[in-house]
Amino acid sequence: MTEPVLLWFRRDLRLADHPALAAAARAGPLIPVFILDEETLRPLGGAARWWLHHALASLSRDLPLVLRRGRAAAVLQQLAAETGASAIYFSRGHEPGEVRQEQEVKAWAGGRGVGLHRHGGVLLHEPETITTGQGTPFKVFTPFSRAVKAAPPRPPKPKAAWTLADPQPPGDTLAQWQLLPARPNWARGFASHWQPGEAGARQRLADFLDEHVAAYARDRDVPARPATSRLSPHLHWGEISPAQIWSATHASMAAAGGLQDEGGGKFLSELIWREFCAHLLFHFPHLTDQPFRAEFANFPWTDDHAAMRRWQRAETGYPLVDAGLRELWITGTMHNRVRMIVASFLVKHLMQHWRQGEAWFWDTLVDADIASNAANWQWVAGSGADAAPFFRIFNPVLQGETFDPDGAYVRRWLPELASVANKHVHAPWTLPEAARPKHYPPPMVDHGAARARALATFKAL
DNA sequence: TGAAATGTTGGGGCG
DNA sequence: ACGCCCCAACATTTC
Repeated sequence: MTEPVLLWFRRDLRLADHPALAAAARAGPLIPVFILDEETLRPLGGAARWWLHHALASLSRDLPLVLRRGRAAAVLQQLAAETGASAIYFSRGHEPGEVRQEQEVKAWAGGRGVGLHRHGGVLLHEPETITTGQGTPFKVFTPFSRAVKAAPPRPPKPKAAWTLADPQPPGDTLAQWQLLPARPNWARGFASHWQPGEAGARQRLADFLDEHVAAYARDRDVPARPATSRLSPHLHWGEISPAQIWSATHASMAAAGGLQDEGGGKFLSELIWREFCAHLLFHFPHLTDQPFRAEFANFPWTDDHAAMRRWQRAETGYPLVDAGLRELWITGTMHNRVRMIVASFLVKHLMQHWRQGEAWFWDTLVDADIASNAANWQWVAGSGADAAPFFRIFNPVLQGETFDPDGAYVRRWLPELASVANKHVHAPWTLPEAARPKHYPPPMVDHGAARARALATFKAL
């Protein structure tokens, strides 16, 4: 009888195109385990916990999971002792905490005859394989993107067949982990927007490629339209692999005979942005807490709790900003263009440290991702790699008029603006006082003044 | 994957 | 017919 092997699930909660699962299944009967490790890893935000609950529930309908909680290295050591497992199979992670987990696992497994088998699949390419001519990591997106497009992608593989070990070791129940919010159940609205799990991810990709990719280049910046893929939370938890998306998108473009080339290319470019963020964080682990550009180390951020609170509660008085923050609270996501605008507003109009915004997004986004979150907040703040220059300050009114010209997006999330005419819907304070919506606040800062203050602060740096 | 200020150009009104 | 001015439209520069 072959010894069982541990299959350690991490952010790879799928069965198809799973190299570690395929290798483990060839090696012996499986003991699939998921470890809730909030000691080595950053504790999850609320929205991510909701997602994880449903993703684990979905995966365990097809493959029973042993659920354990604690420090990954200690849990795996304990499980190996309990079960006599001879090897551990897992997908490589690239966040600082995931790297630490792997170092700790390696440290005890090394001399004890337990084989460690680390596989790819989380990214399109491992961070060591995409480098500049000098062999250094890329810090600029465009040449990084060129290098990714030139590298042969790993072809996705179908689901492997496996055998389960019998018996399986005991584990927690999902309910014991209490990942779902209660009192109040602020995630009440999430279920109508999302279907966590591998099947939901596959469905989302198929819908996007069938219905939306052709118009993606044109419509992706219009937040009222359902033009984006909404795959990010599925990608974050590995319910679908970037290789699957890459391959399916190319296949779809080929089948469409050129009609989807522009949209497909833009979409793949967004997938490469995700890859870029992950590579950046891997090579520069301090991206999460230090400005990538050192000159920002002494930037005089203000620490205004009241302003932060108004921003979080969607009471800034700028409709596009408030609509985005309200969409975030209600659905656990926010349209990408609106993310840039609310982030710019927090960092530049309110002068709050980008890490405060990052923390809010971490807690409220179902797609919260350490690499994308840190890299993109730094991008907006101007302190990041290949970042937007600091003086690029979004005007929420102009952005609204350009990308939400009929106000459909702001009215969807701010019903108090329902009866405001298009001409004023992005700037209700321009209405005569008597005609202004009763339950919507005036702007908390004047755009011109806030812009001037941010520019003066930056200049003094 | 900006916005605002400043510069340039060219058509049209007008004396 | 001509010069002058205004100003929209577009381009460039600056923040």
